[in-house]
Amino acid sequence: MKLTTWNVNSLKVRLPQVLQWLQTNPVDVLCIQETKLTDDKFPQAEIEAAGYHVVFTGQKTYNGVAILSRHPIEDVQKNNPLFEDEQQRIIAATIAGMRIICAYIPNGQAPGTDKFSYKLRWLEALEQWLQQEMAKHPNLALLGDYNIAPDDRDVHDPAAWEGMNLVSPEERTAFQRLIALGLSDSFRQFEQPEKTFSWWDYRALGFRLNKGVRIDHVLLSAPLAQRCISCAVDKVPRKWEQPSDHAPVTAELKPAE
DNA sequence: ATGGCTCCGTTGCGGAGA
Repeated sequence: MKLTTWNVNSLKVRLPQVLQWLQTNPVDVLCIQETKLTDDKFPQAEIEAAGYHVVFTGQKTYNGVAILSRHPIEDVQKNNPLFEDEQQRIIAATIAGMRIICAYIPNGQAPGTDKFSYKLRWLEALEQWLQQEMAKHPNLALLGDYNIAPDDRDVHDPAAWEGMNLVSPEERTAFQRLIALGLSDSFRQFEQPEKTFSWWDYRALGFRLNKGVRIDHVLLSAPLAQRCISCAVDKVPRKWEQPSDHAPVTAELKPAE
């Protein structure tokens, strides 16, 4: 059972790459962020033709999330019922006995801005809702673009980034509060290459110089974490023509006993 | 180097991303 998260930065532009990637990586579940498409423009038929069920919620220009699945999708929830939000940033569903939550956590712009306080309020409401969801669903996975690099190891130049958006103490504390609910950062369950990141700036040769940050994560509840046998970033599609600035991150679970 | 690149939209060049 493979679960993937990928911020595609416009599904309109990236659909061919998503379909190409799925051909060689036929994962069970793919959580997509930043579709930037209203629901009437979503390429449902193309995705279903590739052998995937799909659910989505979007808006014009910004945000938008989707879950693609080889298995039937049930009990779909759009956005956090505890948080009034016009922005479409969450879609959740039950798939193969697991509660899958696909989240595009706000960027936050910079500490001290309105967008940053929205990010922190959004994360606080996510934590409250997750607590309820975890009580209902022991097998839960939270996949997405968190816009948080949890640790200095997750930043190419921690000194240059100190206190900035994505790494600030407030954001890292919010991330640790999610972990404290009983979630595991599946990437850190395993030995990993030094300087593994999931996002690189389009500018200034960010990818070529590996000036990146690890902000896309697969968090697993304890029963799923126990079944997890790997978690890895796939840098291959970041090398393609006209790539997303994010790479897909995949966690693999062995079958339940 | 408070920038660079990419995407979007009342198709221009400004906002947003991270």
